[in-house]
Amino acid sequence: MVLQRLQGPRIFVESGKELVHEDQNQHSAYVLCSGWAYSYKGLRDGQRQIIDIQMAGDLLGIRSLLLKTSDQSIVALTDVEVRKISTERLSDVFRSAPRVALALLWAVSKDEAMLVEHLVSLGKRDAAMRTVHMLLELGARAEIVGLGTPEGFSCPISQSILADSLGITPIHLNRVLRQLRESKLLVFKDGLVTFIDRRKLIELFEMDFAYLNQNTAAERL
Amino acid sequence: MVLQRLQGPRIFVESGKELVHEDQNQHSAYVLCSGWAYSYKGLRDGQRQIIDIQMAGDLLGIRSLLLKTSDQSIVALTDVEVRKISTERLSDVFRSAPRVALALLWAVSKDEAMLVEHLVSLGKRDAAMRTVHMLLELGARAEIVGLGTPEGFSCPISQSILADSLGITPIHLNRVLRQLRESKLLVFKDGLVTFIDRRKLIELFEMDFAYLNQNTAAERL
DNA sequence: CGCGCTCTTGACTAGGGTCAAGTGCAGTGG
DNA sequence: CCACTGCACTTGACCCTAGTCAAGAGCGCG
Repeated sequence: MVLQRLQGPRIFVESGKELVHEDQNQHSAYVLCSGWAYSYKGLRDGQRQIIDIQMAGDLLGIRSLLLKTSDQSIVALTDVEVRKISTERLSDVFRSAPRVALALLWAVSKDEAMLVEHLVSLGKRDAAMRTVHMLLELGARAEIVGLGTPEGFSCPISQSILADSLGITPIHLNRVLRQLRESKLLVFKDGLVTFIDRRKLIELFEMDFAYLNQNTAAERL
Repeated sequence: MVLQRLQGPRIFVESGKELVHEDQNQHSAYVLCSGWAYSYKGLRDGQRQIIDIQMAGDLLGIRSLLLKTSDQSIVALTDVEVRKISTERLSDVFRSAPRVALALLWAVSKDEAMLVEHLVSLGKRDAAMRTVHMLLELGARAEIVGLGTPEGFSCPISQSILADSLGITPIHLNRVLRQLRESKLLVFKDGLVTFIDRRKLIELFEMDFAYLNQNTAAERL
């Protein structure tokens, strides 16, 4: 834990509350200690696209740390515990602790790799592929931080939030989930994802999770 | 130009050649001095999703600089001139020149901001909106580096490449372009994009390009 | 008990994909 | 100079995935 000096005190945020709002240009980043959160971008017509979904160990808001326009909101999906990363004297820290700089750069890069994968999903995969990919990825990440097993994981996401992340309507997502359930591939019910036939899911959807590294950002830092 | 010491000699790459291939795990980044390039991810079924399109002044491959799995390819769209950024002794450089670390982090963040915008397009906008958004963004970026005016810019991209970037088929892109042409909004012909009614385009598609900063990455570094 | 969630399902519609054919070059070779 | 090939672009006809509209079910909560 190289980054101790950057971290502020624990902060608790209730489920549903916004940690960061689109318009505010106070740039703060957080380490997510427990719970789930998501970040999204709103469109003027009231729609929103969810950018990514984070769980314990992930960094929140690094993306817009250095940018003038922090145009994303971050919302707690469950009750959440975070620690603020003070960014005021980032250049001081970089000077005195170059390894922190490296770790931060690495964290941002990994974040971006996931974004790219998400982009490919939205661009080239159909609704079922996207859904399976997303759920398997979340499962793999949950497993890495000890929140899941190869058989499944607890997933506190509503269908409409998942749909907003996948770029499809909640209604269509529901249909897709039904098909997956009826084909005995996976079940998503009561906030619990169960992979019935994981092998088949992976080969059917040609998944590759090499971009998920075994280290979490928090461990690195 | 803080980053002089990181830059290698000029390299010239012909149009169509790959600078970086998906599988190679030699992680190199480049500054694009002149010409256009794009990076993409291939799927096993032969499809590809284009991640982003770069022009002079942009950084190529920073995304995967620190990652084990550099799973994207980078291809020259035109004849291209690049300078390699040596990444071997990145941590040495960070130690002796903290400002470089800051600049790199900033560059990656900006890269990611564009990715997010692209993600939103694929998730929530229809084909026409995506197309207009992409072309206006490319135009704005071209203008920043002196390659275009508010009236238009030279855009050496084939329709099929643009389509792969927008997540639609070339055929449908063609239809969309026809509509835009017939509505006297913009024309894309012979590698030249002309905005006929820029004001209308922007308001029609509710565009906001705040995330495009006036500084190019190369200038920063 | 009733309100407001999320989830579910059906019927219909439309945006965009697929298939297929054709045009207009630039390059090459006879 | 004129086929011949290949590539980027066009366009039309048809079809399917996913969106829209509408209604209902199950459930936690004041």
